[in-house]
Amino acid sequence: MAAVDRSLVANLSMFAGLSPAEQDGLLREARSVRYPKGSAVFEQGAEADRFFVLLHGHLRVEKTTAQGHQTVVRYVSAGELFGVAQAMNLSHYPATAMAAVDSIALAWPSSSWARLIATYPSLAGSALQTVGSRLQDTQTRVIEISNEQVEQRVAHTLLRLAKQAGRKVEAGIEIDFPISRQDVAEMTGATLHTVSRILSAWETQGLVEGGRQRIVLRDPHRLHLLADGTDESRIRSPKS
Amino acid sequence: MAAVDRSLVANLSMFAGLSPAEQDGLLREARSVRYPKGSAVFEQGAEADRFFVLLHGHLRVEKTTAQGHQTVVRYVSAGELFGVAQAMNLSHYPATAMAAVDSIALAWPSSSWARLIATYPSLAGSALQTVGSRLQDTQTRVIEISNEQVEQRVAHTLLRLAKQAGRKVEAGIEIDFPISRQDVAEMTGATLHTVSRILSAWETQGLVEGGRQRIVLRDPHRLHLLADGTDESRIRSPKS
DNA sequence: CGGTCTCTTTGTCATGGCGCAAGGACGGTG
DNA sequence: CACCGTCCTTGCGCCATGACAAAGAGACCG
Repeated sequence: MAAVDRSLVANLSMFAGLSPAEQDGLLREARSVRYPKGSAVFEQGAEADRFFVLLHGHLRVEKTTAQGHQTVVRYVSAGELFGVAQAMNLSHYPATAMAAVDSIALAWPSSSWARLIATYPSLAGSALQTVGSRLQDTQTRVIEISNEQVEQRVAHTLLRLAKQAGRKVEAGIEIDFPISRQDVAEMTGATLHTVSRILSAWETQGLVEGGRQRIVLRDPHRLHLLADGTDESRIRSPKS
Repeated sequence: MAAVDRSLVANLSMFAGLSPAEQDGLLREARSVRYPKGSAVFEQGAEADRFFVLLHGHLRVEKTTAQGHQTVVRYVSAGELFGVAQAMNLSHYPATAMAAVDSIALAWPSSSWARLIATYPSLAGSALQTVGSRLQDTQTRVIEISNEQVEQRVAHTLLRLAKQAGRKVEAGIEIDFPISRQDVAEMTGATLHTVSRILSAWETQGLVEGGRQRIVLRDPHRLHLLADGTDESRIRSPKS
């Protein structure tokens, strides 16, 4: 059982507002687990027997429909609480979480959830806030898919990814984990082909720089204009 | 200050797991408010100073973007907790809640939230569950909009509305509040015109029965087939 | 270092549904 | 009971994007 030092987690929002002693108490019940790139932390439909905090790495959360359609629900970055299905009264995970890069997570048994929030009441608040902001994000996505062109949606999505997991490089901001055009397509509700075309066009214009499972934003400002439809280079009918 | 009898609320999920005495304690801090049809319970962007439980009626929750696009986020039915922005650490309401019919809600000051969940811990669980199921719904919507044709999405949406707020009538199941084609369009990410056309076609086939802000499902079973794409009468490429 | 797999690019074609534009109908109101 | 404000219906043309089809290009493996 890997012992986790308090200093590694003290600055995570989930541990904020807990005394060092409480942090230790919470940590004592957790197990630290390593997930190599490409492995699943949990799978859609499996019994929700644990909940997690990501210590290091990035996860892709995806959902597959009965018809076989896949959608990337979101990416989880270090520090985030995830897999809290049990807390929402779901007995099974509604999606699959895959390590996009080698990752490390802390895991608690779901069965302890009730007792833990009783002992550490701020936990409930953390969970509520996590789920709440996820709800906001998802609603934003609905609105974007409903009202925007594919190009704007891709711009919005890339900017959001850059904000969440951007790494500054000389050429601009690089998204800090491998992400394919297919992934972007699944996040925007478009097809791989359309996304590829859009990125190619942007690359020509110097807006982004691509590569195999790699995206670098070279001109975030111009992407913002595109995303908001403020770009004068195309004729749109924003309609009042 | 309207006194609310415990018997009115004892069966709501929010009050489940509380003793009668606790229920009374919680109720004592609430105010019961009447909202005539068409009035707003709260408005998007306003300070989130209260949270609510809907006692009677139906609310339409809608969000407007900076560009003026409107979207119906969902409908709230009696018994549901809503307006818990504060609990998710939002200081302002992210959407507007309008009474679709004359409605009554219980309101608590947001400032009491922290104290209330400390006193009645099951409240946090209720909120978490409410927000969680809302997240599930919204994600389902994203997936539908991404992968389905407008016709299927409208079918899914109507079936969901019927399940949530359907009233049995001789002709079938009627959605229990006024809802315009525009509303359905905003829920499905389609245009008023397309929705109108689809409903007209369905009416011809005896699937639904329309009217001004009125929708009755005459053949839920066939709608289910349509929604799942199991309908043989059209050629689709569901793709593996 | 050749083979293979996955990811990406690009071309062509078909079409769902949106934009636009009237017109009609229902229901509330003075 | 006539008027007016909403809400609903319907026709037409176009275009962004999806479907289909290949072919190129890194990356990993033995």
